[in-house]
This record gives sequence, structure tokens and C-alpha cells, in this order.
Amino acid sequence: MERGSAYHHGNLRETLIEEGIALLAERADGDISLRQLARRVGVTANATYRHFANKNALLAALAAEGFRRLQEGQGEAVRGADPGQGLREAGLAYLRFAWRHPALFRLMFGPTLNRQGDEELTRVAAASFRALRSAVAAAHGLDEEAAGVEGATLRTWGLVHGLSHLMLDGQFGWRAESPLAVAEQALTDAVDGPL
Amino acid sequence: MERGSAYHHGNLRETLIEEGIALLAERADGDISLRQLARRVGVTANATYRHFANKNALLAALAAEGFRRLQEGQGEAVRGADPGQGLREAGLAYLRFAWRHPALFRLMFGPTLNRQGDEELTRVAAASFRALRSAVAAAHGLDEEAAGVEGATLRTWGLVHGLSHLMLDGQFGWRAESPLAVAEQALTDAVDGPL
DNA sequence: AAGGCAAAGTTCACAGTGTCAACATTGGGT
DNA sequence: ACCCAATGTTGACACTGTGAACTTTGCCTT
Repeated sequence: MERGSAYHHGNLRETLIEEGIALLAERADGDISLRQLARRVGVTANATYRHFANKNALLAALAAEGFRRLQEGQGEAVRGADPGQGLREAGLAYLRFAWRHPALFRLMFGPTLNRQGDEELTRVAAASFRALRSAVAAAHGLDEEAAGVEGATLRTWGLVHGLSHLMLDGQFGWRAESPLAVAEQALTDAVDGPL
Repeated sequence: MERGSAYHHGNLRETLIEEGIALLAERADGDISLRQLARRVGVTANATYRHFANKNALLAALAAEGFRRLQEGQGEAVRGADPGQGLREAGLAYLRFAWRHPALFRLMFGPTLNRQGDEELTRVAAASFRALRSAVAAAHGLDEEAAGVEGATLRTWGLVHGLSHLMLDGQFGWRAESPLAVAEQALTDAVDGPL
């Protein structure tokens, strides 16, 4: 939190990421402008170019931070659950993350970002998939490399991810309950029944 | 295709939708500019304002046309399949639509569009859901209003929708096969096995 | 301690965007 | 034949992402 001189900000890069996520949380539509973020931080738009190659790189950093937080949330959920319920809890954590950070979630996936060539981003995303796969394997009592685990992981991921998107896009809105509740119910039913 | 005078275009509204979808197909990232579209059609940017309240309304019209085409494609797929395979074919049609029209697909769902208050758009989207529900009911040999059909529809929709998004976002790209093939396989497995 | 250099911010500039207000050109109905 | 409403155009404005040139400052070397 240390501030440098009036001229030199001190730790602009981290501040931009922090405030960028905050700004993303306010604008529901999810597109933020570089200049707006710079103004909020109290710095010129071009100052950001000392820390990120361009807007896309900045957004990629936000997304990477998002993946880290998502994985952290899932980790907590799994640890706090009795074994056998881990997969369900991880899925619910995924849904709740999307619900609480809709714009960030859409940035992490979604086409705004050009993921091509961003090494860190692909790394955290891959780690996220491996974590899910191990949860799926554990839920079925299988080895992580066993046949069928990969496919089951894909189906689970697809379901959770799809429910997240439909929820955020307001496709559950016309129903009585809260969209989050609808998605949670659908996920629970799927996990309890055979997937 | 009739052209009016040099000054009056003739049927600008339909042309904008047509060329808008074409333009969307070219720009993979999926955001098109009003002025670019107007230039392509051979008309001033402000001319579009005679037919659409603003850019959002234009995009909504594109999305609505997209929903119509999606539903048409699903209808064909279901009719051309033997009964019992209808649901799977409908889902595969959904996947292939997303694969062939990624930008349009993301526009139809996704936050670029402000769906609030666009009556036509919510209507076609609701029709799409009803069609899916009847396919789910038929696949399980149940009445459309039977208990559990709604939930099963949600799960199916979620899975297909999620696979579509993950596929488009390149999350299956690191695998050997084509992303479309990966998604189709996952869907087929889910439908064959109990969902 | 003095000096200088590279890192980190700033200002200026430019092309492109969505949209508003005012003006121009038409074709169809009285 | 006329006129008016529908349909286009021009000009303008605020805003965006980004490049080039300039300024300030903290740290490292002597």
C-alpha cells in the first residue's frame, strides 16, 4: 500500500490489477476503459503502458488473478467438505464465484481477451482443469489417470460452466427463485444422480 | 435485393442485418463497429439510426435472427433423425451452430447485448427453451409437464451450452482432436449414458 | 557526496468510435 | 402537380486505445 512520490506511484502494477477488478465489479456489462481505470488510480492513461504492453495484456492480468481466486475458493470449499461431497462443493464454488464476479468471470473466459500467447494465463487455466479432474476422480473413487475420468471431467466442467453462463445471462431470470438457486439445484441434482 | 435510388437504399434494415451477420462471421473477436458496417453497406453511419434506435438495438436484431437460425437448424436435425435420437441431434445441432457462428453465438448470449426491454429477443429465446424442453420430454418418454422434465431440461441445456462456450473459448484446443469433435464426444457420452 | 542513467510518469497527437442536431433528397398519397 | 414524411447526409462532440517525445526521480557507481 506504500505510495511513492507524487510523481512516481510506487506499485502501480498491483494497484491497477486491484482497482481493475473493483472497476469490473461495478460495471455490470463488463467492459472497462483503460483511461477510466487510470483516472481512478490517479495516473495518466499512458502510464499503464510502462507495466502492460497494451489493454489486452492488462485484461489478461486481471483474468489470471481471477483464476487464482477461483481456484482458491474451490480449494477452501473442497477442504471444508466431507469426502465424497468434494466435487459438488467445488462445482457450487464455481457457480458462486461466477455469481459474485460476473464481469470477471466473463473476462476469464469469453472473447474480449486474446488469450493467444499469454503464458501465465494458460498456465493458471490448465491448473484449474487439473484440480477439477482430480476432484472428479476422487468422487468416482478412481485413479486420476483411469479411463473415463477425462470424459467425465469434461462433462462436469461443461455442465457447471454452462449453468454459470446461463445464470449470468439472465436465462434463469424469468423463474421465481433466484438464478443462483436455480443453477445450484440443477447442479446438485446432476451430481447426486449419475452424471 | 432491389436497390432504390442512389440516395435511398431501398431495404436498408434487412441489408444491415444480413451484412451484419456476415461481418460478425469475419471478425472472430466478435465486436463490430457501426461505422464499419455502414461503410460495407455503402451508407453513412447515421443512416442506421433511421432503422435502429442505437447500436444495441441493431445487435439485438442480429441476435434475434441468430436465434431463428439456430432453432431452424435444430428443427431440421430433429426431423431428420429417428425418434429417440432427437435430443442428441438437437444438441449436436446446437454445438455445430456455435462452432460455425462463434461471434453470433456469443452475441446471442453474452453481455455485449443489453437484452433488457427487447421484446422480440426474449420471445425467440423463450421459444428456443420450449423446443428443447419438448425434446427432453420426448427422449424420456414423458409428458412435457411431467415432474422432473424441467430440471432435466436445465441440465441438458447447461451441458450443451457450457460445452459450446468452452469449445469456442479454446479450452479444448490443447487436445489433439478438433475442439468440435471433443465437444460432440462429450455430449454423445452424456446422452447415451443416463443424464 | 556527486553525477548520471534508466525506470516510471506526463503531455501532445492521431485515428477511430457511438451518437446528436441540422440539413438534403426523395417517392407516394392527396 | 404538390407537399410531406420517410430516408440519407454532413458536421460536430466526447470518448477511446495507442505511439512519440519530453520530464521527473530513485538508485548505483565512482
